Amino acid sequence: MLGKRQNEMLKIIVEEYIKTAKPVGSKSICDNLNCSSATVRNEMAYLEDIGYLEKTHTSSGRVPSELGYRYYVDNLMKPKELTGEEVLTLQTILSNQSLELSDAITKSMEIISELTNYTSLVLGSSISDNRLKKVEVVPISDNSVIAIIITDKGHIENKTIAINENISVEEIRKMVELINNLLVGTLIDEVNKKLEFEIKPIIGKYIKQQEAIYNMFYNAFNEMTSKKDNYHFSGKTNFLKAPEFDSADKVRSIVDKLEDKEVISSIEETGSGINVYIGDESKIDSDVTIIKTKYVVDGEEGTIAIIGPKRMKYDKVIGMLEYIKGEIEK
Amino acid sequence: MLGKRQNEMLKIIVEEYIKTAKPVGSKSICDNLNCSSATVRNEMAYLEDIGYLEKTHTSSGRVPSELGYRYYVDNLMKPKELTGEEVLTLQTILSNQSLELSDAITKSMEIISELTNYTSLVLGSSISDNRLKKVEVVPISDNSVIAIIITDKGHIENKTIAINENISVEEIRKMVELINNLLVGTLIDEVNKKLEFEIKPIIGKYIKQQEAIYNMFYNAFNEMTSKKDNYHFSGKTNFLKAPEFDSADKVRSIVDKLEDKEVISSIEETGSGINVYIGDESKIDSDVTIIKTKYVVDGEEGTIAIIGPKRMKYDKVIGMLEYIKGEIEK
DNA sequence: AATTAGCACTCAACTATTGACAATGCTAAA
DNA sequence: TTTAGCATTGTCAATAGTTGAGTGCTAATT
Repeated sequence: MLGKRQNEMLKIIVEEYIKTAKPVGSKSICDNLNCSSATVRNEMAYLEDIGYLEKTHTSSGRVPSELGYRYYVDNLMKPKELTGEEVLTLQTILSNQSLELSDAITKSMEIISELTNYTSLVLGSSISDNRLKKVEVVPISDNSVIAIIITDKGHIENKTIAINENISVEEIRKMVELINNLLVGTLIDEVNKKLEFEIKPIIGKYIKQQEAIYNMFYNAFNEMTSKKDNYHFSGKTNFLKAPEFDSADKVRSIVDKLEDKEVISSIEETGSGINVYIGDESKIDSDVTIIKTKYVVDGEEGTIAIIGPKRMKYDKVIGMLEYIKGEIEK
Repeated sequence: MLGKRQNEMLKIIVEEYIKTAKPVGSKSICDNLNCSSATVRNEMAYLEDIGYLEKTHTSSGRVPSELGYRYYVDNLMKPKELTGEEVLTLQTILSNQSLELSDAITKSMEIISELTNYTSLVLGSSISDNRLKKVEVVPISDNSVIAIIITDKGHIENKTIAINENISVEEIRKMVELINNLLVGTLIDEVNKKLEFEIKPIIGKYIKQQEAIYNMFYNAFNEMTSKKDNYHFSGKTNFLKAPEFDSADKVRSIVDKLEDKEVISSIEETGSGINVYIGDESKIDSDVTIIKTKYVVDGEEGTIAIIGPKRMKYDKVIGMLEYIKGEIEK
């Protein structure tokens, strides 16, 4: 544990660096601590020894290390309350009765992205642990129907599918009935396997255009369940304007990762509370921090996250996420 | 019109530059033209005079100007046929019966993005000139329904909406009936205006929870019709790996534009045929080219586009777009 | 009239070299 | 324990010199 002055000093250095992005020298902070630059240097050397600060080169000022940020977040920083104006803006969205919850969350996170100038992400939970509750089909026109899948946890996916002229609505209805009788309760991920091994062998008895109808459903399920697009970014490139992202390679590499569905779904938070992943821990880039939290509302889960530079206004962002999490969970 | 050798030369220079990204010097191409570097220099000076070539500095090799690319595309280049393998890959997608057309297009453009290493974009036409054909509502659970809008041109939009406990399905049904009686044929963009001025004043007679139901539909229409998200990118950052995108600012600025819905919807092509927008004409960046074409299939329109560096393999890309356009329009 | 060889010239790109500066670490005194 | 002082270190920006690829132009050649 650090002494009082050391705590104070680390806090000042981290916050100064967050503000200016420049290494912090001993002189610039002696006023705040009522001591000479030499004293500051001695303390700085100690903080560097124990791994909380780093130098960019032998004669440079100090920069917080990942450990330093961690200590700052865990011990020195207090989440910042939102301003009245911010609360107001968010309330108009959150209290809109006719917005579906997930839309309200997405909209609020859009606002937060604007307020902070970082990137926000809303990530619906993967539906792979959901079970099939019901399938419905709504005929739309002569050659298309909408298939709707409903899961036990309240997920609804729907997809318009084209139908081939020699398929009758009646036959589709029969297929739906079969599925609803035999596959309800199946894990979403396994529906297609069962479709293949349990339904396919027997549909010949009930349905003429077996092959076509089978394929139609198989494809529709495939698309709906493999659809990992269950996320929504806002301000995707906001934070890249920070000076640490000054090389084209770095920008490309980060943008690439944020385009990659694998990477995005790995952002899903499983722990509780608000979690901070600093630098390499973010799995995006050593200069990136992700702050995220899981929310649970009547069985429906999701992750909300803010992505920004490691040099992020932790207090502000954590404050906002706490607020949003609180609001949506009640 | 240029002479034979000048044509040949411009072609060589453009193609060489496309391959290497380095300004082309006189020496490097005299072999191809069977003449000395001095002769090449004379001709080059002429091509520069008439605006087809440029120098990056007084003693550098030549680089095609925008006009030069244009001349190349219009007069010197021949669209390249696809390889057998490429045709095969695309056919498996395009001939899949149970894929809705728009999905098939999206998938083929994904493939093309991979084959070319550029970015592909499928942009559904804006639905603002569509007219309302029918509204349907499917109850899903106790507190949600799916609203489906169908337009005269075959567009289908659907959205899950939350319902407030004191709204009965019966009342929603009445509202739908009202809409279907009074608003069919209205331009999508004007539906909400009519909803407000023609439906709202009279629903009191038929429906108890007027306010709530009205809001519910108003919001749903809003979301569905203002949804400009009717596009699909693939390989969004592919082409940014080219050496001309070497500054962080440039990369950011382009990525920003590709995130901007305004910019994207402005990519919609209105002309016929395959059109090439070189450099500044692309409206994205002076180093970017967009090649695009409109497709029309039973009244449904859309744009497919390839976005890449100005130094793009025009022959390959145009060949591919011609192929795809031909396939989907038949 | 078209082509070419030859030469002077230009500019970007690279490599040192330098001085100013902002920090540092360390020592010795307060 | 704190501080003043000083040698030391590495960055940054400016300057200068070198090289090489490429040009334009002129005069000779075909």
